[in-house]
Amino acid sequence: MAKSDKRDEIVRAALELIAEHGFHGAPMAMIADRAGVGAGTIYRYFENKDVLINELYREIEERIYPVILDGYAPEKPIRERFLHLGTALLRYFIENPLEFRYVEQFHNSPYGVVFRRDKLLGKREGCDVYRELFEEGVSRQVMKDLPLVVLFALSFGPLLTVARDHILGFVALDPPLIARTIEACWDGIRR
Amino acid sequence: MAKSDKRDEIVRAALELIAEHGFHGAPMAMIADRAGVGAGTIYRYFENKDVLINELYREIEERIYPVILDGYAPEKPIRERFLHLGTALLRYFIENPLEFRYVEQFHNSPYGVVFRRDKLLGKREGCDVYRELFEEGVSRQVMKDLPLVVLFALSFGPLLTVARDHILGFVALDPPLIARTIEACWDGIRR
DNA sequence: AAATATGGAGTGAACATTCATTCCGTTTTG
DNA sequence: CAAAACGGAATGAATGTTCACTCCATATTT
Repeated sequence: MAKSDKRDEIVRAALELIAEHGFHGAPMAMIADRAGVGAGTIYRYFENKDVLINELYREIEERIYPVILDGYAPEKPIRERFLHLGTALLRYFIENPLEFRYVEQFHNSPYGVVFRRDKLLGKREGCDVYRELFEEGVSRQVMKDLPLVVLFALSFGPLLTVARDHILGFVALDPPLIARTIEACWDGIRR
Repeated sequence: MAKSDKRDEIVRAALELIAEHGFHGAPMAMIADRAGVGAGTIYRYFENKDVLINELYREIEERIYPVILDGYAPEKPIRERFLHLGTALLRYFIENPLEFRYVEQFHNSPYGVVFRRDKLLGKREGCDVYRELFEEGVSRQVMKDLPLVVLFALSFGPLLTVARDHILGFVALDPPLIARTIEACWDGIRR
């Protein structure tokens, strides 16, 4: 196995196990095992478990970005752009349940709080497309005049909840239902 | 200290520590310590940590219920009832950040998934007021004709997100902003 | 004084991490 | 060109720590 393969295997194994069993249900030994690698080998690639966890999150985020932006047209009306971004994100999560579960675990942990704080304080790149869209929506009076954080909550709150419910099998989201859900989100934030 | 006092102290200490540091950041010894009680004493009241965690959740839920239902009038229009329930819940969480953080931790853990499944399958008492309201809303064509789970997501998703953001200090929710947020949720689900 | 409750040291299991050793592809030497 | 030497990647047993839970000597209640 080539060097980079090992790293990839470790990351993949960590994603699978943590997504399924949470951070504390995925001991390093188990990750090593599933990656087909010695326990010590992980530490050749990642300083410690924390670093592995954060690195994995970063990688997932980077995978999501291009998918969401694919077909995004900044010249279209705000409503259409919102529907595009919402649908793309929800679809991505539904099609990649492991990554979704991982991201969720991450956000609902001490890692996530630090991350969130950094992001809101502008220390991070990232959800700039969303932020820009919301800022434009508010200033053009297409969206309600609410704090950005609230607009985020009204959009991502339902989206993440519904993705989880789908993945856990509590509802079966098909394309038309996805579309209607995102439109309902839009009704929540539009003027 | 009287017998029941000890139990209360244990529950209180567990709530504080778990809400702040998560399940794994709150060892039994630490809980005992903060409760001013010996480590072994906890096991006189709770069979093990799992039981303590579940019991605590149940107690929190029971505390929330009457508060939310206070002033709830089933004869009022659906919109008003929704605003009442939403506002009451959001207010409760904002005023009781420890309980909110605890509930969140709980829902985003293996405990929560089991719980959620039972609830949605109707094996639990609980969110019946919400369920009834949504069912009535749909059948009277006041709300969008979406699956219950999606309507739940559109309501509770933003609500919980915004409560977390407030508690973490990312936004300052005052009564008018709370009202506008819940109204925005309503816009999302109403026809 | 018997019965019951409590405290906290003790126990063993689980875990993240380390490090002496092995392994293997490459380079140097004869 | 074969053989020997080298270096760094990989390994997994060993280590030290943390934790949930137990147990029994002591304290409290009846």
